[in-house]
Amino acid sequence: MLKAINETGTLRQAAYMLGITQSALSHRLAEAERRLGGLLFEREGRKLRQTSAGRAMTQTANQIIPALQRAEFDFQQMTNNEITVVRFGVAAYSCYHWLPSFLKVMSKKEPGIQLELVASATQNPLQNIQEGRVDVVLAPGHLAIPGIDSMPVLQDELVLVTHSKHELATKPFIEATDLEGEEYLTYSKSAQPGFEYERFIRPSGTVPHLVTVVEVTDAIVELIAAGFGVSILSRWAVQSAIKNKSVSAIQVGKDSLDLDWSALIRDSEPPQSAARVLSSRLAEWF
Amino acid sequence: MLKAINETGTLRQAAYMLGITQSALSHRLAEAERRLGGLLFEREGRKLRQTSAGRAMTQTANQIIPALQRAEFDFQQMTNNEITVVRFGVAAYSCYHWLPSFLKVMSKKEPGIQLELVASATQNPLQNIQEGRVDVVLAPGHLAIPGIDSMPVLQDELVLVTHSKHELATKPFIEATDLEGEEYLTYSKSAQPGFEYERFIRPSGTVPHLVTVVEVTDAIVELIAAGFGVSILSRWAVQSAIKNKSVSAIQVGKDSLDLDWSALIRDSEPPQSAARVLSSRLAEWF
DNA sequence: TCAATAGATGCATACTATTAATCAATTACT
DNA sequence: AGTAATTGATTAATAGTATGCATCTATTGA
Repeated sequence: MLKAINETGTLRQAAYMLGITQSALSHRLAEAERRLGGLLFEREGRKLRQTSAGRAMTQTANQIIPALQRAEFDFQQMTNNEITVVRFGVAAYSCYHWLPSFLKVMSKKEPGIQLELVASATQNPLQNIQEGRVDVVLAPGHLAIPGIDSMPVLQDELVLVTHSKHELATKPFIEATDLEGEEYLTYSKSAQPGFEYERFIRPSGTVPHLVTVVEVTDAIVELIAAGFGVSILSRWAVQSAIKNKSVSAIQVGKDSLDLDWSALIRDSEPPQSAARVLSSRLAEWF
Repeated sequence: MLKAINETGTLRQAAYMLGITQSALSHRLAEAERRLGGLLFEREGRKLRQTSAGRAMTQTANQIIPALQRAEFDFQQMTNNEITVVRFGVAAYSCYHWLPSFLKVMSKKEPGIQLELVASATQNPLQNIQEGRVDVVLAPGHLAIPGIDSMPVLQDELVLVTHSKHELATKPFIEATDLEGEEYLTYSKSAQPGFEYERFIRPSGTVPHLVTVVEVTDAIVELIAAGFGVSILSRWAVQSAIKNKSVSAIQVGKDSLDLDWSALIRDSEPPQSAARVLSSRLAEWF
């Protein structure tokens, strides 16, 4: 309405442009000015001239209307082409270096599924799932939780990650006592079920002399590659760093420590939902 | 509506939050989904769960509604506090180094007037004024144009601007022939009434050996200060560069060339309009 | 199994938007 | 200067839409 009046200069022509009568447009303008509590146009004789407040409102309208049109168009695209957005997170680890490769695979095999990363799922995976803020979480362990389905994705092992020239790098495996005197990097001090602290460090009674929390798991790997500290991480999280020999991975304990990862989804998800499809694809990919 | 339903989880509570009945909200949601041609929420038993398309629409709504609220608030501020936006330009010269000082003065003396710079006024000042895209233009000359009022702002003179160590800098005044062999910088090749080309260079029959167009007048001054070329500009445009001795200004012609500047405004502007106030303030300031 | 609660639906009514007819003021034309 | 054309504004009638009431069916919790 504002744009039409401004462009045509008269209510008559603007009304014609909008497909209504001049009288209807006059009523609309008057009602809009009543609701806003001020004039959008000053009346000069028979001419309408925008007030500066009216001009600002028109500028806002010129931004908002296209945004609404895009939103409607996108809505129709998503609905008609069955594009589903699945919100995804990784529990415990802020570890995403693998995501571009995985997204590439997803783009080819499941073009109707888009992923949206939810970083807060790292700290509060179960709560985020239950409260509907995230649809799929890649999490360690194979937990039996009411209301949540757990689909196996990967059987992995926990490994000690060191600099490639670290003295521990040559050992076939490490004991907990080997960590004494080491600077130990961890992504979280709060011990979680299935993880290295509960299963390996704590039972030995030994304590690394310095524990540093680095929340971004990928950053831990980079620090180690640079010679700062060691950490125990799931092998899949450091696979590419191992391959390009920037770090070494040493078995933890004589018998090694295995760690399974699964995809957590709400059990109310329909059988063929995008969340379940994503979980299957994760299992395939790892 | 989308946010309320999402936050509360039930139509009943969302309706309560919105101040309508559950039935009204159910109708609203159904009508919105009918208009959009798809579902905003999937129905799972008695539960409503956002579709991914519905979630995207909610995100857009969460951006747009605050923007609308700000626009309404700003409208009320502008209307009730009588803040008027005046669109302003400078004809011929892209020359704005003086604006921050001027804006500071305006902010103190006329807090109800805001300036908005319209750069396109430089090239097409009269058309921009007549077509209502700019309210005030500072322009050379004192033109009698139908529909446009011309208020005197400044009596100035055209000066030759050179590097401070340029050989012409010691002369009391220059003749047109002095420009032979010089690289001449101009902001526009299209000769305009009142300007140096029509009044000084063309009548002499001489031509600078090289003419370069540099559209930004402030840039011309900087080039000259760096030793590249000369130009003839209105003194006010180089006043500060003269003061800090980065350029020299030499009188043009034995009798000098005066150039008046005026503020052009539509003659339909009311007597005490913000545009006329701005024009008065310009005259005071220069 | 039953009661409570959810969303959906049909219908009546309140409310709002539009149009027709007309008015007063302005502007263009003769 | 007078007149015709055009403008925006206004009143009243009517068409269209939004809301609430009553009730329904389905689901879920006790």
